Amino acid sequence: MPKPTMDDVARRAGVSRALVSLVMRDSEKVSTRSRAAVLEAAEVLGYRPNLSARHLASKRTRTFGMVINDLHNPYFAGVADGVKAAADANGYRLLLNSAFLSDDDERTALETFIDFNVDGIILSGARVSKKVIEQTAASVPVAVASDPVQSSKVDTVNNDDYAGATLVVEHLVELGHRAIVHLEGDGAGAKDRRAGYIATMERFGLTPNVVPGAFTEAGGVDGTRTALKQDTRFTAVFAGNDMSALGALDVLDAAGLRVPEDVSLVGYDNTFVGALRHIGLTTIDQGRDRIGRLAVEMLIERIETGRTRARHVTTSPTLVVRETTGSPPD
Amino acid sequence: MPKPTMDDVARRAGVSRALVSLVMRDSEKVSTRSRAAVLEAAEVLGYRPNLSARHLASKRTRTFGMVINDLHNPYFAGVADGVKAAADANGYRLLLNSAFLSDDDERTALETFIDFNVDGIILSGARVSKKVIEQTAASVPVAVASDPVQSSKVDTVNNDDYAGATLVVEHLVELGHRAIVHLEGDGAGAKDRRAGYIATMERFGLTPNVVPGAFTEAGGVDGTRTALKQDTRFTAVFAGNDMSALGALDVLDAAGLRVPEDVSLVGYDNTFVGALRHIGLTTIDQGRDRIGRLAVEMLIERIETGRTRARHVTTSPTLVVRETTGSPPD
DNA sequence: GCACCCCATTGGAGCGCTCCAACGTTGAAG
DNA sequence: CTTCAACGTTGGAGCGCTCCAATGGGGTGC
Repeated sequence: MPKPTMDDVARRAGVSRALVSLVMRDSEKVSTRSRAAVLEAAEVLGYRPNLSARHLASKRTRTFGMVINDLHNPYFAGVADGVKAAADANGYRLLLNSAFLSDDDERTALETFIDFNVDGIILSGARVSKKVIEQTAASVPVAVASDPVQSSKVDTVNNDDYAGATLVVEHLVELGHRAIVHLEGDGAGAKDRRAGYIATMERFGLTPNVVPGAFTEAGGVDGTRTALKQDTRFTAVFAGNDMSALGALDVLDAAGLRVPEDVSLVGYDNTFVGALRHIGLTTIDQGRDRIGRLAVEMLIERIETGRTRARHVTTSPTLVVRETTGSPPD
Repeated sequence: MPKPTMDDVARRAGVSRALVSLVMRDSEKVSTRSRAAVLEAAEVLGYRPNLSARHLASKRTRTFGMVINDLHNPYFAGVADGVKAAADANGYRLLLNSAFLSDDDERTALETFIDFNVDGIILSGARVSKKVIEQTAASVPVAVASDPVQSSKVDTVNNDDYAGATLVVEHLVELGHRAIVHLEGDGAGAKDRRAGYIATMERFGLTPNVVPGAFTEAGGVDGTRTALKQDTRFTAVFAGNDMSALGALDVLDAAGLRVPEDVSLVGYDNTFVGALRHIGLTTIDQGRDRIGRLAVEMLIERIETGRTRARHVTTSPTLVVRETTGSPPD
């Protein structure tokens, strides 16, 4: 049995195809009688509008596409939750795709979305170049989440990482720490976290100590080892993100340093891993959900108002205190 | 500048629209000369075929849709990697969606895929009822990964959890354990893991001890507390999955029991969390990647051969030994 | 009772593509 | 030189829908 079409529904309801089309699009200029007849016929036949035909004729899909940088990183799942909620609230459907940690795959994902005629794209943690992003933005509105791309073509939503780093340092200083090391990250946000750390340390008259690293567990391991080899002693570690904090935890353990009795440790991102009781990491919450939500709202506003000038929004971080921070040893 | 269409390309290349269509579809019945002319014209105009129009006319999209149960669970990212690899290898594109832990959203995701005319759907960790799955399978081929749905309408790929549980018990017995508790899970796979555990325990002449729980950290906490309250002592815990193992770890810590010196601990799923050095969980790897790959291959085979009879495939688990298992105390 | 307007409803054109039957060319076979 | 098959190429029909101009059938006002 071939799928029923609009004509089938029209015939069964005793009306024209155009009328069925109006009903399917929730037009208000349809009499209650005909609407009921059409809906009934559609129900009986199990009719579902063919999206391809609809798009071909109308150019709109009421669907957003979201590209997730890395499916394995729990951070993005949180952003996706926000995107989903906002899309739902505004009557848009959502389609996802992953960059699978590859530039090529991310480009393919973007092309697929364009080919499927999505009305807008949310790019979470972009890998591709600014050029590719702008190229994409030429055919469909794009909002970039969690990546401070400076472009006049796309909207962006970012957490205020400078402020987040400030919160971390303030928390540690309040506990009595004065020797605080920062394990620098290597991706989006790393620069601002570093800058916020340095500025706040100086504000308190303390000497910043930045060690290079990466936003991975291995990066945390390397960075902490480097810090331990330095002459300067420290009583607290501010890791670039949660993953590198986990690496730091391991090295501190191995060095016989207890957390937080001997050394306090802070991460960044508030992923569920840090929240595990066995770990209990003090960290910064970026409000992932809110970031996703804002990205969608900007997209919708751009579509509905026809705005072309890019908007850049910043969200505020919050500190989540758990068991890895405490007073420094005497 | 409106998007160029096939007609524009045809005009510029000095050929007919039908010929352009053939070139775009890589037909071999086109002369090298015309092909070059068409490709050149397409390149210059920046032409991209309109998928909606293509689908409307051809009924095929060469795209698969994958529904992921829970974006937050790292297990599914692994399955997605396999799906992606197999889709790539066979020239199919991939579209993702999440069930966002809700039956309704999962249904919406399935409908969206049907509306976008995907050629097949991979359902990873289904939440919806068998009925909904079969309904979906009526309009498009469906393969279910990691969920032992018994249906004659859809293909399934599952890890042999019975065998996985057997591996766990054998490993522990080999180390010298005789009192092994199993924290039962509550989702897909739980039953088989329990059955494998019981059978293997009995094979070694040992008494099974199953404690109810759930596939979450909290489930592991509760289960372990229950086990500690029992009269029977144990020297090893076999948790239903990695998450519940993390909960168990926490309770054992709190009870002053060292892992693995006093109690050995085994998880299931080999998620990256268990792999963190700070945790080092011995666990079972289901071969997530392979599961995803097989699901896609079955889908393709079904599409290309027109097979209608469902196939059910099982993969073999492997044991991953890390630091949470060792010999029991004397 | 006539003119008018408003409303729900309709037929048709067209979105950009695929697919098919049919076409003209070419070259080998007889 | 004719015949025919093979090949590259073409126009047209049609996929299922949206959108628009046009239609007809009441009311309403005078």
